[in-house]
Amino acid sequence: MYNIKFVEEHIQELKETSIKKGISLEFDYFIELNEERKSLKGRVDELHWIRNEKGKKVGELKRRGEDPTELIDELEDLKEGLTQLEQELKEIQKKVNDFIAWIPNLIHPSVRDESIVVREPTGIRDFSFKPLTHIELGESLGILDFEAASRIAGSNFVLYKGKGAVLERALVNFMLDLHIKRHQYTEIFPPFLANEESMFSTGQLPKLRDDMYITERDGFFLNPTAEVPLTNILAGSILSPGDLPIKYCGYTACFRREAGSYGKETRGLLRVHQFNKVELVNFVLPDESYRVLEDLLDEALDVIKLLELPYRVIQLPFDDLSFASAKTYDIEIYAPGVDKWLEVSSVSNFEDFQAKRAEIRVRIGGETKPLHTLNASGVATARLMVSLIENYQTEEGEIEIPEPLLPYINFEKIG
RNA sequence: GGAGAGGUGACCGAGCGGUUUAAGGUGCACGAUUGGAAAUCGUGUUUCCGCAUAUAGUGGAACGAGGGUUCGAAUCCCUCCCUCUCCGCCA
Repeated sequence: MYNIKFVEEHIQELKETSIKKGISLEFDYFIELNEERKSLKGRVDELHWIRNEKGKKVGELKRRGEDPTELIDELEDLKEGLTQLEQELKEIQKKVNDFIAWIPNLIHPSVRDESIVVREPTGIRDFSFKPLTHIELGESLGILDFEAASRIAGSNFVLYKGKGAVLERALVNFMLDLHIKRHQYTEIFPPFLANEESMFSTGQLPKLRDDMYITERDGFFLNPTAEVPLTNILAGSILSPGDLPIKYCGYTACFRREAGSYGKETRGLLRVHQFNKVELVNFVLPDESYRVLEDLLDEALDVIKLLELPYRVIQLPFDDLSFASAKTYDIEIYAPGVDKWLEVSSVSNFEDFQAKRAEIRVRIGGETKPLHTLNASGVATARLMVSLIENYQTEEGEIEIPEPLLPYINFEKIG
C-alpha cells in the first residue's frame, strides 16, 4: 500500500488519478485526518517517552532494593490519560489506512482520455453465408448446454459437453504448452481460493468486493483471475536482481459475480460467472517493466495468431484502467456470429503498486525496493471459444478444428 | 477434528517481566590490505511514524496477528492464523 508520506507528497497527483479512474475520494477529509493523526502521535510519543524513562528508574530502584512505590503511583496516573490517547490514535490510524487503501495506482503518461488502436484489425474472414452465433452452433451440435448449467448452478453458467468439453480442455493445454515451451514460463497450478490479504495485495480489494464469491464459513475468496495466486506466490519475498525476471504461468477457473450486468451482453458465453483462463505473471526490475509490457502483449498475441483468429489491440483510456494498472492493452478478437469484438486478454503493467502491497522486493546493492509486476491473460477461453467456433464454422453448420489444436484432439471437426 | 512442539531482523539463532540500545553467527554494503582476487582487519547494515536547527539530531512503535494482565511484555494469559510431529477422518 502507499506509504503515508508518499501520499502527503503526491496528494495532487493522486487526487487527479482517482478522478480519472472514476473513484471519488475526499482528499480534504484525508488531509484533516492526517493533521489530527500527527498531532496525536506527537502527544502519545511524548507520554511514552516519560513512561519509559520513569519505568527504567523503577527497575534501577528495585535492583538496588529501594522502594519504587512513589514512582509507580505516578506512572499509574500517567497511564489513564495515555490509554485514551492511544485508543484515539489507533482509530484515526485505521481511518487513514482505510482511506489510503482506496487510492488507485498512478497512470502512465502515455495513457490518454480515449482508446488508441495499437494493432489494426487483422484477419477478418469473408463468409459466403450468414455465420451463426456460438449459441446456435453450440446447441445444434450439442457441445454447449446452458440449460443444464443453470439447473446445476444458475443463470450465466455454462456446461461444455462431448467434443465441446474436449475442445475447451485442448485450448487450455495448447496455451499452457505454448507459454512454457516458447516463452520460458514456469507452470503453476495454484489454489483456486485465496484469502483476503492476497486479494488486497493484487488490488482486487477493497474495490471489487461485490464482484467476488466469498465462502461463508472461512471467508475465502474464489479467485476472479489467476493473477491473484500467481502474484502472491512471492508475497513478502526479497529477491536479488539475478533472480529476475520471474515468469509464472498458470491455468485456473475464474469466478466472477458480474453484479449488475444483465441483458443482451450476457447472452451465451460472452459474460459468465465461471470461465477458464491461462494467466501470465512477470516479476521484473523496475527499469524493464515497460519493455516487458510489449513482450507480454506479443506472448499473448501468439495464441491468437497461431489459431489464426481476427484480432485487434487497444490501449485503454484512463477511465477504463483497473484500480491497480498504470497502463493496459486489451486484445480483442472478432466473433462474426454475434458480430462483436470480444476482450480476451488484458495486458497490464502495475509498476510497483502490487509489489508494495504484497511486499515483493528486490535488493540492489544495499537498497531494498519494490519490484514491478505485470500480467497478461494468455488467454481467457470462454470468449476464445466463441470466436473460434464462430470463425471456424462451415456452411453445413460444422466446426473445423484449427491445425495447432489437432495434437490435443482426436477428431478434425465437430459436426 | 484431537494431542504435542514451534513462529524473533535478509538468513540461522540466543533471550523467557525492568542492565535488549534484540546477544552471537552468516550474508550484504563501504573502506583498508592486494598487481587483481580470496583470506584477514575495520566500519556500517530492519521498517514505519512524530518532532526538528530536516542526509549525520531526537523521541516513539513493531519479535506470526489481535486482545488482555502489569507502572513496565519478545518474555505471562486468552483468541485466531501458519509450520512441523503423531492420531482420527477422507478423495
